[in-house]
Amino acid sequence: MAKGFDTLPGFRDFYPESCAVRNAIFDTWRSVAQRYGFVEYDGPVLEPTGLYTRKSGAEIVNQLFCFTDKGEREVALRPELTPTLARLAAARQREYKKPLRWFSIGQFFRYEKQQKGRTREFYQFNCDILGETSPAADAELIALSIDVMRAFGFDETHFRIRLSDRRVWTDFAARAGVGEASVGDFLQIIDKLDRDKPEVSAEKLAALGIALEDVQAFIAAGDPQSESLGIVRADLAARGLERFVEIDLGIVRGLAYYTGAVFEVFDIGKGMRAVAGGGRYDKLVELIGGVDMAAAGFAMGDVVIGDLIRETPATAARLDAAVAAQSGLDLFIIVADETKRPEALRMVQELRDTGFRVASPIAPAKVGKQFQMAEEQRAHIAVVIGAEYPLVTLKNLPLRLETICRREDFDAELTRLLGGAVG
RNA sequence: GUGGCCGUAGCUCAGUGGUAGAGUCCCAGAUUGUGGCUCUGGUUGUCGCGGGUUCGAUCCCCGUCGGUCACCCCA
Repeated sequence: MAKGFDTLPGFRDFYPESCAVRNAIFDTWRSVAQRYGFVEYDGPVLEPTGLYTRKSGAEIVNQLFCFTDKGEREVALRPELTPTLARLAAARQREYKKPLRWFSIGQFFRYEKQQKGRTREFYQFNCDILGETSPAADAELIALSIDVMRAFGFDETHFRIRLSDRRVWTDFAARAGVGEASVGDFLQIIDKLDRDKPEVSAEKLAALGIALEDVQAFIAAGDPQSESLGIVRADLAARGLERFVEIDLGIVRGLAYYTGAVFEVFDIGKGMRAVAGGGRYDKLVELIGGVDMAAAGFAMGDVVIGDLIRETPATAARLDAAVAAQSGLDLFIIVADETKRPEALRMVQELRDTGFRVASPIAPAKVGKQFQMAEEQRAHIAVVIGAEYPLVTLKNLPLRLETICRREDFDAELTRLLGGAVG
């Protein structure tokens, strides 16, 4: 690597092996979302910087890939999809019946120092329900996230949904006499409860007139008597999914825009960062697009889920199987006699037109070498075209069984071979 | 932004104050019409970069860049 260019820090190359893994993850995301009747959308990768600073404050710029374009516009590579979604939904909200059930798979960028589970570029699966205030929408999203995990092969021994509701804490703050302006600070303290030392948390809470013991007791009680949480839990219980969910009032999520239920997906035993997270954000569409529309959603990145899949034997095997199913050849045409190459090419073309996955050596090679190629590309059947043409040889590579037939009988013979193998 | 560890062949890594090795991968042959094995042969390194100490540095020292893990943050 003396010369040339490396990938930028935190960016990844996707060679065929890892690209196949990535696509298998995408396939799972997409199929589960579609199973829930969600429709796919996407937006620009580059947006006005203001779209992101508007809701979160200017300090967010530090973690943005942003620059001034040739038209003197301040632009940023998207760090998340929700603001874009809010704009889209607001702009054409009259064209779609509510509630909207939308999902997206796209690439995002955050200028952060990379570490395990976090890169500067990543793919994210976003699912949102807009125009529905009922907690049933939150439950639907949580169920979707659970089913995505199950589709990867995880079960209740591998992960848990930690569910909370910000209103539980905003009510708590109101009862404690915390001013409107300080509620955000209060939520930040709760969010950091597990990470900060108790003395630090106690000191911060004292500034708001709250005792740490009261907060701890409230969390320990575990049953916040929240109407919306009760509905969500009952909904999930009716689906038979309650075993995946636990109430954890320590979940607040860092984002300022959440207004109600919030949840995160955590692995059990590996101690990774959250696999997915989301919640209700009923004011954001109004803020971005000027249209009052309730909304809730969650996102799952490809990095943490990818790590978790690879580090869990059952899901790793499942992923490998999915990748294998997407690759490989039906047929490999061996050109044993170069003078018959035109006949071989004709056959390759016809088989491809039929829809088979077919490859053949581009350059002349020894027959043994060609069989190796067929093997490496995991072809099911090798076809030898040689001097004896129009007699052709078909060989089932996994079974090492060889048959010979005339060219005009090839289709029938192939059907017979595939039929026997496929069942 | 802060700190720990790391940086030697495409990959995984050994190694020594006297300008470097193994395995693997890749390529070719054994095997000029039959495949995952085996055997043989072969290519590649400015030992991350810059400076310092030294007769001499891949090795010691400083800096820097990159990687990794943790903290901060996490949309």
